[in-house]
Amino acid sequence: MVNKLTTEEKILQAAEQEFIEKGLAGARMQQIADTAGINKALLHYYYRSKDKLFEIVFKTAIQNFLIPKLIKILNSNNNLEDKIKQFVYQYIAVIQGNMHIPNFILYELSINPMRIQNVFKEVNIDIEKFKEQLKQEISNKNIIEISAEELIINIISMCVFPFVAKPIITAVFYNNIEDYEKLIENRKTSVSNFIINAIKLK
Amino acid sequence: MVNKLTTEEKILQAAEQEFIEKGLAGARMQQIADTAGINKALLHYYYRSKDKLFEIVFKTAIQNFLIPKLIKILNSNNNLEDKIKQFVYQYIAVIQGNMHIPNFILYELSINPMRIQNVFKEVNIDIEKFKEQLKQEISNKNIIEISAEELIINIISMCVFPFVAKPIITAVFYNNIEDYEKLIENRKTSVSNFIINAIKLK
DNA sequence: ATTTACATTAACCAATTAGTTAAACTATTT
DNA sequence: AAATAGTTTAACTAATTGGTTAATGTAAAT
Repeated sequence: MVNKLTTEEKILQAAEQEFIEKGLAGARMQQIADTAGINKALLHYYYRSKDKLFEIVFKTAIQNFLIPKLIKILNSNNNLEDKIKQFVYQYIAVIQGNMHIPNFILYELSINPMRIQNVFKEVNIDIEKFKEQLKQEISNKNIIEISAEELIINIISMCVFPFVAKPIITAVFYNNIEDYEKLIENRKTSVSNFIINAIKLK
Repeated sequence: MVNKLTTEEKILQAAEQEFIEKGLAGARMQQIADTAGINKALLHYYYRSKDKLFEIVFKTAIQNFLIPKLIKILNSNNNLEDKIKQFVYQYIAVIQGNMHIPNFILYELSINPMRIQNVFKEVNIDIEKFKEQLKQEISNKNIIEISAEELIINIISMCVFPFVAKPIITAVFYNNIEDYEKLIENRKTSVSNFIINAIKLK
């Protein structure tokens, strides 16, 4: 098992950690260098500036957040209920493993929304098939009338927000971290049930 | 109409703007002083340090975000549907008027979750009445089984997240800001309809 | 009017920051 | 082996930052 990262890779790893933890404004190049175990001048040798280094880390983070394979779920041939269940389950599971990334991305985008444009040249977000399916379900009177966009926004809202708002939710509703974590674990299924019931015609 | 703010008030206004726009790490005391039209030394004279100034701004922001009158709606004598409609409508309207505050609060809390404890000593969040009402509705077989906490989390998720994720939503789903704003305006009613349908038994 | 209290100023300070530089080191090519 | 290319280092730089200080100005109390 080869354990030898290149200097560039060491820098990227350390930078990701520091930027996600402290944000662009709070991150320090010397800290990144210390974490990577290298001399700070190398950061500029390889990446030229703090902002350029940040852009690379940010782009990688946001591409992972959008997660092409979740788009794949939406566009698969499965029925709508299964899709929603899979999407919710997997999305929550992925964020569980990267709990600080949503806050990082959403905040840095709120500070500088233009950053998203560099990313979108390279990510293909095409949900036409899902849209068609939804239209069909509506037309067949199987579900309420709702746009694909709004349904996805609702789903993502309920998947992501409890992570983004963890300190508030923990402080307001739960006395300890274990209850919070139980809530999150349950939401892998409760969110999809909620959504499926929400779109059901009654 | 008296237009004369005290120096303290000028500082607080300028600080709020700068902290919300740039965050604690990115905000600059000199900028706050410039915006307030005062000498920078006054920031320390009146508020002692950057962090103390931030704490005051932060506490005010988070108390407004939690909005006691929305708790009041939850605990009022209205029926459940009306409560949900009122809550959603008013919450979205309030955030529309302070669009950058959720990101600010959620991010700063993610960086330093302990900050919430100073706030919670002073805000009374008591939703017992709402909980009882929900229990009754469940017991009467009027709605699905769901905890008050989880219902509120779902509601807040769908109210807040589209603001927090504005740049992503705009870039992915809408070509222009007008469509995004139309979406938000519609959600004052579409979110509550979605929620009400979601908890409705078949 | 004088004294005391409070508010404000301009200059200053030590530490930190992102970035630069020239020399030294290591790897590759001739 | 020498020359060239690429990598790394330690020291340095100018600017910025949060905070301090002593003097001055203003308001309030005596």
